[in-house]
Amino acid sequence: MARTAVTIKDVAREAKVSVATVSRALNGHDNVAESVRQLVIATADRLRYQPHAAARSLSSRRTQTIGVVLPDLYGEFFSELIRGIDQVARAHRQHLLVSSYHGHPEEQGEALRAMRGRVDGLLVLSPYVDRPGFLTENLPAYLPAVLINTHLEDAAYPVLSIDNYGGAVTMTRHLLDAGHRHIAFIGGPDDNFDARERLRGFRDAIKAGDAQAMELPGDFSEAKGYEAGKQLLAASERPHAVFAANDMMALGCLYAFNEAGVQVPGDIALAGFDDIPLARFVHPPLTTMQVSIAELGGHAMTRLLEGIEATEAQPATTHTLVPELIVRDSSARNSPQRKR
Amino acid sequence: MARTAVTIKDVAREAKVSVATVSRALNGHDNVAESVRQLVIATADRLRYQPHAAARSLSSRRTQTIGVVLPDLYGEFFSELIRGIDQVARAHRQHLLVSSYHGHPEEQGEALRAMRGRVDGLLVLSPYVDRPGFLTENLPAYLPAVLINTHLEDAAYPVLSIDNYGGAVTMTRHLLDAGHRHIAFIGGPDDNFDARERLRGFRDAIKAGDAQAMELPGDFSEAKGYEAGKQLLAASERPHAVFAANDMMALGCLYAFNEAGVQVPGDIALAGFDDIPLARFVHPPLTTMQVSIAELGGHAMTRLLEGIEATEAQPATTHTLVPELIVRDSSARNSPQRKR
DNA sequence: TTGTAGGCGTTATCAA
DNA sequence: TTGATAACGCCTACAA
Repeated sequence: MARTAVTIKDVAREAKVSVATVSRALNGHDNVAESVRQLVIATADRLRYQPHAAARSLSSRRTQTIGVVLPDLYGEFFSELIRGIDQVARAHRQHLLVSSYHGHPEEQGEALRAMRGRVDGLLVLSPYVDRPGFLTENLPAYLPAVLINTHLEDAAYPVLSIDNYGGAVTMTRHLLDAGHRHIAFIGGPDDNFDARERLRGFRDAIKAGDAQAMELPGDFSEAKGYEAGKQLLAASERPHAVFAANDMMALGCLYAFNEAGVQVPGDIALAGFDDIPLARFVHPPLTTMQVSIAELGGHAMTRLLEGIEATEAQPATTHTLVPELIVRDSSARNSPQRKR
Repeated sequence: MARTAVTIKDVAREAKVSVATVSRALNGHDNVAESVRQLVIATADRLRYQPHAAARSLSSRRTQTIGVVLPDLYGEFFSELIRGIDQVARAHRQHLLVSSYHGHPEEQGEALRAMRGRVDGLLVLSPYVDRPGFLTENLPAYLPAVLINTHLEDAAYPVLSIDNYGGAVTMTRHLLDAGHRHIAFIGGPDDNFDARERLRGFRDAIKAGDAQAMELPGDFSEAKGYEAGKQLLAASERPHAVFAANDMMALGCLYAFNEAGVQVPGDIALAGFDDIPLARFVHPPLTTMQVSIAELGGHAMTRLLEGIEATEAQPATTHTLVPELIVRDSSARNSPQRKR
């Protein structure tokens, strides 16, 4: 049990060939005598030789690693996203270096810069607005990158995002169609682009439907949703339905309603956005806009790998995933239909 | 926007000093004239120089990266664990290379071996039994490692785990104390060590309490819990309480009960294990054993960093976290007390 | 205080 | 088909 690792030199010495031959044999080059290849492979196996990734990267200029830079690691959205990314990464034998910057721009810039020599490409999620040029300035120019759910003024990178506006319109219409003429909206963080788009969709749909609206502030957290739920119950004029900008807040809100003995959807209808795995387990199951989060991550990864393989610069295409309305009991009109 | 990155040579040329001086200045060595240091730093900033991680790793023999090898990335357990690991990692400016092997031993071995030259240490979660010596054989001998929730016959590595046995005893006693004399247990996967320990705890507590038990197979998935729940309802002699080996199964079970109109805890009490974030949101909120998953990850990371810093081999200590009983409505006796 | 040069472990080029 | 040997980009003796 050596405290130090076996290097290519050890294998070469043991097999009585040069390191060049070992490298060639192990990397499947064809200019190696078959008998020699066999010997080298056997020797490497016996010594349990494993190439040193840093050395290999330095020489081959490939790390076989993708950097994933996220604002946070908390919650089902990110875990689903990483899972989707991982699936594609594994299929292409790529490693994943994950990094979270906790919403701090400086940390994000730092994380981005620290990727040099570690990764072959970058997957970045940066859902903030009000930072013109920040990203483009901090993204290493020599690294291919794909952005997820990110708002970019200049189309310098490929972007994958969700049709938040359209999704919010669809959901609001669904609630209107169910006969709710007074709908409350619990918003997301002010500086979050997705949240803004969802709010915009809500407003437009309300206006088009000539209904009554009520808007409460939120921050995408369950706690804030709970708070909003209590506020709603205390309001002088209780709305017929509540549309939360994401599922976590919808769940917090539901908790507040349950606690107060207010029936959903009997007394008040409820809907969210994202379709996190939990959404179908709560009681009643939550109506929501389904975003295939894992798929979103997988798509982004696939797109990035293409960009890495490509010899010349790829066009900065933008792709938008359309979320699907999933109607569950929380917004059912009369007899609740179960949909899992 | 150069397609190629700035190297230390560029900085040296620009600042009219040698690369050695640049290296020293940037790494905070004290044998550099202050004026020179200023110049170097200014030049590096201007050129947006960033050291090449692979090159630095190769010469310094440090990657500033920790490898995290998990069986899977799906679900709240893993996302919480990674979050806890990340917190400590960030505090120590370490990067995280995550890898999942999807339960396949070969892939696990491969993942472990591929870490050479990529990481300074390993955090491994390997909850399987029946693989004597597998891990110790596949873990690179030259890398410090800390195992999480892993059963090891030979104490070759530090292990951090949860007191599954004790937790199961506590929960079973809680149900017994509430007056339930006939308790069903929904088990976990056969090859999962945690699951076995929880079952063992359940059995011992039942025996000590001289109560009646019923055991159903499970696999930690919500779907299986749902199935078990339906089986329980169809049983000739319905138990007074159900203890599921983890929360996900308890939720599936709860879903089956809700669907059938069976009241929890009125008709039957229910409890789980893990205290995943969801547990408190379902209706009724779930009684469970709280395991601070993020804390578990954080502890492991801290321990690993100590091992890396240490010049000599560390003793392979074993640390066990004791889960805490969280009583919520799902097992309440009479008047339900809410606890969030 | 500074520069020169060797080494980290690979891969790749060029002769032989 | 093989073996020297020069990169790859950085760090760090050792000399100056």
